[in-house]
Parts: sequence; structure tokens; C-alpha cells
Amino acid sequence: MPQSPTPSADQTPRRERRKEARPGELLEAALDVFVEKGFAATRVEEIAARAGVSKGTLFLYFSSKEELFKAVVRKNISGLYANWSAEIDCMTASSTEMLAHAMQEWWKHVGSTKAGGLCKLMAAESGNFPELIDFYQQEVEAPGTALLARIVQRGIDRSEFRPVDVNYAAYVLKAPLAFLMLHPQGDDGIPGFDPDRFLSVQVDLLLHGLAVPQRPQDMPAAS
Amino acid sequence: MPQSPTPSADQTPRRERRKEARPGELLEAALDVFVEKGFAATRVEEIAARAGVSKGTLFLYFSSKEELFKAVVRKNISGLYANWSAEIDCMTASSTEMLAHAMQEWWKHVGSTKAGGLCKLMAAESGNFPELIDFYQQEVEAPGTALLARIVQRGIDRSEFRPVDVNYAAYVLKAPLAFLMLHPQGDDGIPGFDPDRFLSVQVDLLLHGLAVPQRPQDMPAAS
Amino acid sequence: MPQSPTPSADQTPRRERRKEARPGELLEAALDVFVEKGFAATRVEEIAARAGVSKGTLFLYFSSKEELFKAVVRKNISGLYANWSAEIDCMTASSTEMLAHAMQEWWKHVGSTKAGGLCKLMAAESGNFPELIDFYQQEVEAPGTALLARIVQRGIDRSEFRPVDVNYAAYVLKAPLAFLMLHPQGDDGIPGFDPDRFLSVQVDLLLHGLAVPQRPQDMPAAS
Amino acid sequence: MPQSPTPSADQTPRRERRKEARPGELLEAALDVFVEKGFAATRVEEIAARAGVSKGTLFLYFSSKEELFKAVVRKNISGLYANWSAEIDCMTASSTEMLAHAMQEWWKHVGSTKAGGLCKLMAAESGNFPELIDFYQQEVEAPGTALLARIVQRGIDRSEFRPVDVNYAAYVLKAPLAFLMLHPQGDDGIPGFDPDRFLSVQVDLLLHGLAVPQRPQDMPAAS
DNA sequence: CATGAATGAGTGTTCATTCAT
DNA sequence: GATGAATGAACACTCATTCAT
Repeated sequence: MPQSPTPSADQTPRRERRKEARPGELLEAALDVFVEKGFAATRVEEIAARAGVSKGTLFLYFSSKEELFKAVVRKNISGLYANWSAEIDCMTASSTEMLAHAMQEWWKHVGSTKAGGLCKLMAAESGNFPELIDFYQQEVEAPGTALLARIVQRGIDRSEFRPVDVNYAAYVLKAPLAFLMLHPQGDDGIPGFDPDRFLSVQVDLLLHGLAVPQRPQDMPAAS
Repeated sequence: MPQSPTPSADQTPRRERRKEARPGELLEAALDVFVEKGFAATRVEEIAARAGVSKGTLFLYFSSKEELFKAVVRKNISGLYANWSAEIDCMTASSTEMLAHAMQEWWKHVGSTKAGGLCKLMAAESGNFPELIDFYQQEVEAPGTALLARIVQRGIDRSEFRPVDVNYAAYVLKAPLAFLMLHPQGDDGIPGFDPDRFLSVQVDLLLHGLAVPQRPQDMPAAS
Repeated sequence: MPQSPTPSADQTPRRERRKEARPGELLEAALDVFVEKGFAATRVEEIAARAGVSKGTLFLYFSSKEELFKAVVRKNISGLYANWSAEIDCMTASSTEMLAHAMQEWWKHVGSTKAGGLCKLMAAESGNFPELIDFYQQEVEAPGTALLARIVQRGIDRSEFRPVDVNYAAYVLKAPLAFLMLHPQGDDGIPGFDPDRFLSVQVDLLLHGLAVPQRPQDMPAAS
Repeated sequence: MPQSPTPSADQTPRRERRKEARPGELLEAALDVFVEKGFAATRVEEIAARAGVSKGTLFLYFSSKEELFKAVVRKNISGLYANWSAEIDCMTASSTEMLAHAMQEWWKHVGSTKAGGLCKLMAAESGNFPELIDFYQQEVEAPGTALLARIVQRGIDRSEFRPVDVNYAAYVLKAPLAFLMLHPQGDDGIPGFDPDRFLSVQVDLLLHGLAVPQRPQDMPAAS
């Protein structure tokens, strides 16, 4: 005990400890309210209240409602792509497995969580808030598409996949995720609908097609 | 009820006809503006102006902005799939063609139109209209899924398709349509993204799969 | 009965009559409050309250606090210069009399009235609200200077005045008016100070100089 | 007593000296910011920052923004004219030169400095500080007027000036200074306006008049 | 004494809703 | 019925002031 004679676990004074925790608490509250109400319909005062602070305090940490929203997106979505991209590089699995894995991971960590609500939000309120949509496009949509395109390209390079337009393939792969995200889950959802089952079927179909193979015959290797 | 039982050309004097037409004109204007701006960002004054009436008059027919929105949804979404189902029954094309046709038709007549915009809105601002969500589920989602499921079942029955879970297959087929609807088109959209091209790739992938057939044999190149 | 049987003086309905009076009432109230409190310290709500309307109504007629202020300036100052300039053109008095007249008129109709407070305001809050000061410069200062410069030029042309730099002379002439305006009048003012007397002395000095003429001798006509 | 026990150079430890210097540093910073921004537009936080202390510390020394402003006025305006009066008494120049000198000096040492800015502020926002107005009248306006009046009286006594009402003449002389002070200098000012030139023209006019001498006779051109 | 995190009343502005005409 | 002038409750954001540390 170098310093104070009563060295409890709480060395930092309460005020200071709170200061460091504030942004995180606000970000969490903001995520909840934005997802619940949408961007336009969210009142900053409610976010502040849920974080247990006053309106003024919120603006101490985030300079505007829009900045706060961006911070929420960065914290909950943007960062994930960086990790995933790195993860891809050191995987040895087949590209098929990789694709299935990537989609399942996205659903588990984004789509099925509150972060998924953010994506829904952006799609909905895109018309207004043009600055926000640009940000979202760059920070979320583009990296996501790029990640999937990279896996598809890898599959093509390794002759696992047919040669297709990788960008459109990436969009196709994203579609079911968007679909999943859009649909209300839980009580309001389609009764008996199981997201994981849906993803399995989706991956099976995308990889093997719906059509019955037409009498498998010789096929020249993809040029 | 727009179709009165006595559909004469012009019996009612013009003044009165306008009076009876008012709600319809307002609903039409409201559809336009809501789709363009979103619910929160829409000003009732603009709707009134587009319908050629004063703000006060709007409130004569709809007790609030929210009621007006509900009326718009009810008018435009209900019965969306009524005719289509019948059309299916008398088609003789292959199930593959049917599927491609159905998806393209949906995009052409719903997804890319104002009705599509309404669906986007519903998804987006559903949080604020919990009562509408069931309605939307029953009137739009369920029939759409059923329609696709029927085609898939037909394909399986005729040995055109592999036997798969028809409901999940239907969801899978709806996914790209939802994706398409969600994404902003025109200037705000992804540069270089072509919805029709996207649908082609999608249909190709869903029917033939992404994976190279396991036991590569001779097969004529798909024309 | 097209012509109602009780044709009182009030043919226009009360609501409508008010509508036409509103801008004037608001402008009057705004003049009072702006002069009393300064631009920044004035709350639009107080202006509205003094005009007997709600805050919202004010914005029905003026799109912002700044626009309202500009309108006040236009109504109370800008317009006067146009009249004066025309008046000048048809006067036959000597340039000396004209100058004295112009300055007295300005003091009577602007400087000594609430409008004078506006000028004081502009000088004070010039640092902030750069848009406002540009407007004021163009709308008030420039025309005022131009008017005085014109009279001085006329005097020079008619050999009534010595040839001097007319623009600086105009500034010199404006100086005492600015001085007058700046000084609190009434109870707070300098005891025994009489603005009219001040102007007389000023005009006398500016025209004849303070210095004793040095033995009047031959002097070549101004080239 | 060469090393007096009290007025040493630096007996107090640095910490404490800072403590005692605080109010002065704050007043200096406040002067700067108030003059730059005006009272309403000044943020106490900026004053504190410029003084190198925290916002809270400022309130330790001044109970409110308003009190701080008053203190600034009292510190910077009082005694403005104390020395000048003595200086006048021992000058031997002509009264004409004295007047020109006095006005130029005032502009150089007061009008164009921060103190001048304070006067502008006082005039502008006086409405919000009624108690300061008497103070300003006694400490600034009155002594300034008296000083000029004394010079004019001297000129009359020495037959340099025409006999005029000395008090009003003093006001007339102050007018251009007030005018100068009021007008924004630098970039915001009237383009091409030169304060020194303005003062020259002013002095020339006030001393020799604008009007051509009535009985034009030979007179050497003013050098 | 000094700090700076926290506050909350206050600001200009918007817009759904009302109601006298 | 139809109008549109009027309303006032919100809203995002600011900043003088307080007070726990």
C-alpha cells in the first residue's frame, strides 16, 4: 500500500471512474433507443436519461446526435469487419465452409443482435440524412461486400467455385442476411421460422443450386 | 369503396364528385410523400398541398398523421398477391422459368414501385406502429411466401428441383427481393449496381449453385 | 341578400384584418425589444408576446430572428434615404442650408427615435453576426454617406464650399450624428445637454471653422 | 533602508503570487474577450482558458459573468484622463496644435485600443447595465469633455479661436472620435477608410470651416 | 484552493393540430 | 364543408453556474 491508508479496490474517485465509463454507457443507451425508435424519432434526452445523465452531459461526449449515431455504428459494426478480414487470412478451411462460417458469424454477432437493428434503420431512413448514409455505405456496406467478394474470389482461384462476377455474388450472399435482419424475430416473427435453419438451406441452395443436375456429363474446366 | 355499384360515367355534379374523391386523392398524395421522405420526415402540409387541398381539410378526413399512414398502408398493400396466384395455375412453363418470371415480375410491379417503398417503410418504422406489423405479416409476407413455395413444390413434384424444404426455399427466394428493395436506387445507390443483373446472377446461383459439381463430367455449357 | 343588411365599417372578418396587421405589429414590437435589449439578448418569444401572438406566429411572417431584424431596419431606416434623396433634388436652398436641414431631419426622424437605437445596436454587435453587418453597411451606412457626399459635392460645384474630399467630408458630417445617437438621452443623459443646440454649434463650426479668419485677403478661386 | 522589509522584488513564493495575481489575469483576459465578442457572445469558459485557469476558478473570484464585466469596466476605464490634464498645462504650442495633438493622442492611446472597445461595448449594451451608465458618464465622458473644453477656452482667451460655447465645442470635437471608435476597423471596416486621414480632414474642417469665406480676398493658399 | 464533470434552464425553430371564419 | 391563421408542445443544442473530488 504505497499510498492511502485505506487502499480499497476503488482507487479512482467515483467522479473520475464515471467519466471514463460515460461514453460507453451513452453508446449502449443510444444503441437501444436508436434501434427502438429510429434515428429521427429518437430524442437525445431519452438516450441521456437511459444512461442516467442529463442532456447536457451527452453533448459533453458527443458533439451532435449524428456524431453519436456514427459512434454507435463504429462501435457495434465497423470494428467487426477488421477482425473478420484478418481471421479469413489464416483460415485453411474450404471456401464453402468459409462462406457458411462468415454468414453464420455475421448473423450471430450482428444480424441477430441490436446491431442488426442499426442496419435496418439505415435502410429505412436513407432518404433523409444523406451524410449518414454516405458514412454507412463506406463504413459498413462496402467492407461487408468486400469481405464476401474476397472469399468468393478465393473459391474461384482454388477451383472450388464456378467463375462468376464476384461483386454480384457478394450481393447475392448478402441478400439473405438482409432478409433475415428485416424480419421481426421473437413473438412478432413468422411462427416456426428458424434463422439458423434458414441460413443452412440458403447456403445449400447457393452452393449446389435448386435445379436437379442435368445428367452430369463432361464439362470443360472453367476457362 | 372506389367501385360503386352504379359505375355510370358522370352522374354526380363535379363539386360533389370532388368531395367524394378527396380521401382517395389524399391517400395517393400521402403514398408519394411517405415513400419519398419516410414517416417522421413527412410533413402533412406537403401531402395536403400535393392533393390540392389545405392542411385543415386533411384533418377533416384523417384524424391524425398516424391514421393517415395506416390508411395508406391498408389501401396499397392489401390484396397485393390476389391475382398472381391464379395466374400461376394456368402457366405451362418450366418451374425454373416460372421462378425467374415470378421474381422479375415482383420486382417490376412491386419492389421497384411505390408499393415497394411502403414495404421498406413498414420494415423501418415498424417499431412505432406495432399494430400494423401483424397486418403486414398476413397481407404481404405470408401470401408472398406461399406463392413462391407453391412454385417450388410444383418443381419438386415435376422432378425439376431437388427435394428441399419448400418454405425455407421460399424465404431464400424472397431474400434477394428484400435486399433489392432495401437498397437505395438511382443516384444514392451503389454505383454500377444493376438490379436486373443482380436478379439474373441470383437466379443463376439459386438454380445451379455456386459450387463446381463434385464429380465433374461432360456437360454442355449453359447457354 | 348579397349585400348583407348590416353593412358596418368592419367588412373584413376579424381574423383576416389581423392577418394584414400582424407583420406591422410584430415589426413594431421587434423594434422596441431589439433597441431595449440588443440583438443577441433579445428573445423572439418576447417580441411575439409584446405583439400579442405566440412564438410560432412570428415565424409565420419572418423566417428567422435575423430576417426579422433586417425587416425592422428596412422599415425604420432604409426607406427614409430614398425619400430624402428625392427631396434633395428639388430643393433650391443653399448647400449650407441643405446640410443643416439634412442633419436636423436625420436627427428628428432617426437619431432621436427608436430607430436610432438600431444604429447603436449595429455598432455594438458588429463583431458577431457578420451577415447582419454587411446588410447594415449596404442598406444604411452607404446610402447615408452617399447622400451627404452628394450635398457636399453640390456645394463645391456651386463654389459654396472649399474643394475637399467629399467622402471624408461626409464621414465628418456623420460623426456628430453618431455621437448624438450614442449618448443616452433623457434622465440618463448629460444634464443640460440640448441635442438641437449641439447640432447648431456643430454646423456652425463645420461651416465656418473654429479658427479666427486670418486677416481676410485675396484668395484665388478654387481651381 | 535599501532592502526595505516590505516592498521587495519577490518575497512571496511563486504559488502564492499566482494566487494573488489571478484576479488581475482574469480581468485582462476578460477585457480581451469582451471587446472581441461583446458581452452576450462571450463565453466565460474562453476567458478562463485565456487566463490559464479552469472555469470553476473564475467563479471563485467573480460571482457571475455580469460582475466580472463590471469589474473589467471599473478597472480599465477609471482614471483614463488623470495624467493628460497635467500635460496640457505645461504645453506651449498653439491651441490649434494642441487640439490636433489631443485628438490624435486620444485615438492612438484610447480609441484604437482595447479601452476604446470597452467604450463601444458600454454604449451598446448599456441597456443591460443601467447601474454602470452613471459611472461611465462620470469617469469617462465628463473628464474627456472637460479636457477639450479647457483647450478651446485657452484658444479663445488667446484670441486664436472665435468665441463659441466651449462645452458644445468640446462635444463637437468628441464627435469624430466617437464616430471613429464606433466603426469596425480592419477587414470589417469601410474599405479604403483611413482613420488618420479622417482625423486630418476633420481637424482641418473644424478649424477652418467648410464654407468659402464670404468676402473672398487675397489670401495665401494654406500650406 | 482548484478543478472540470455535470447540470438544466433557456434558445431559435418546426410542425401536427385546432378553430374562427 | 373548407380554409389557413394561429397555436404550443417539441426538439437539438448551448452555456452560466454548481459541487464533489
